Amino acid sequence: MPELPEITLFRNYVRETSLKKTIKKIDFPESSLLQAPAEDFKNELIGKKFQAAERLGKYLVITTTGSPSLIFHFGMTGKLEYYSNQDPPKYSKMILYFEDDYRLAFTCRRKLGKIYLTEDLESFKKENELGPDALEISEKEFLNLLEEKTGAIKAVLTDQHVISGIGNVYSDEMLYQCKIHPKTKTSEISASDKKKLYKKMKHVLEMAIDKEGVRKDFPKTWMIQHRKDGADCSKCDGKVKKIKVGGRSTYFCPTCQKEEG
DNA sequence: ACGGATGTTATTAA
DNA sequence: ATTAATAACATCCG
Repeated sequence: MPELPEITLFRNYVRETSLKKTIKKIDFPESSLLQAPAEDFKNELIGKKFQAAERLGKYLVITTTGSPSLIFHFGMTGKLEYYSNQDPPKYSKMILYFEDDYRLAFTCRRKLGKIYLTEDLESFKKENELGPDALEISEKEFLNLLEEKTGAIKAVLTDQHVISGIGNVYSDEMLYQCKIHPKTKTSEISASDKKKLYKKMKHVLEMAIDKEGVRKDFPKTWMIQHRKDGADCSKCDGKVKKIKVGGRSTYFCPTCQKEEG
């Protein structure tokens, strides 16, 4: 479940379970996700401890007591599972064994995730051309970034090179709450609507984190509760419509979200 | 049984 | 040089 809020929850999960324990062994049941040789991961991580966990857009960065950091990208189906004395969870790609017999498994059913080892976070950001993090960015910076863009606002919001952290589901949510049509050209959005979008971006992401990603606990008025073609709009008599924007399934209310901003 | 799924990226095309 | 649409990756679920 991997957009910014979900990655934040994985970050918290690692903080609660896996810091400050010596790593004694690592298994790779499947190595196609590895962005460095398996031996490098072993050489660099075994005998060390995780020191901190941080989120960077949709990436989870786990720093160690030594130099390199372990970085996970979750793709569509990545998860972390902390467990002990059981069979590894299904689809495990990397299993870290700690000294106390607890283990942390990275699972990824569709294998769209990636596992990195990096010495230098700044160069990692550059190599991946990551835009500023959606929760870190200032309003001014946000407005400046949108200023340069011309394409559909949804495609801009979900472009990790512009802003990092926002994905398909939450971008729909922000646009719905702002009554902006997802195909609206970014350059045609009024200054006041851009400011509103900034506020809703933060609001949606923070609320999702606050509710620990449990969608049924999100407000009933949110689009996320109505992501189905033909579902009732929570704000008017209209029906939710499904279209494609930037190749992704997009849900919106044609009555609330008119083409012009 | 076929279409779709929370993501990214390489390739084409405009 | 940009930008936008499409395919591909791999696999399960409804």
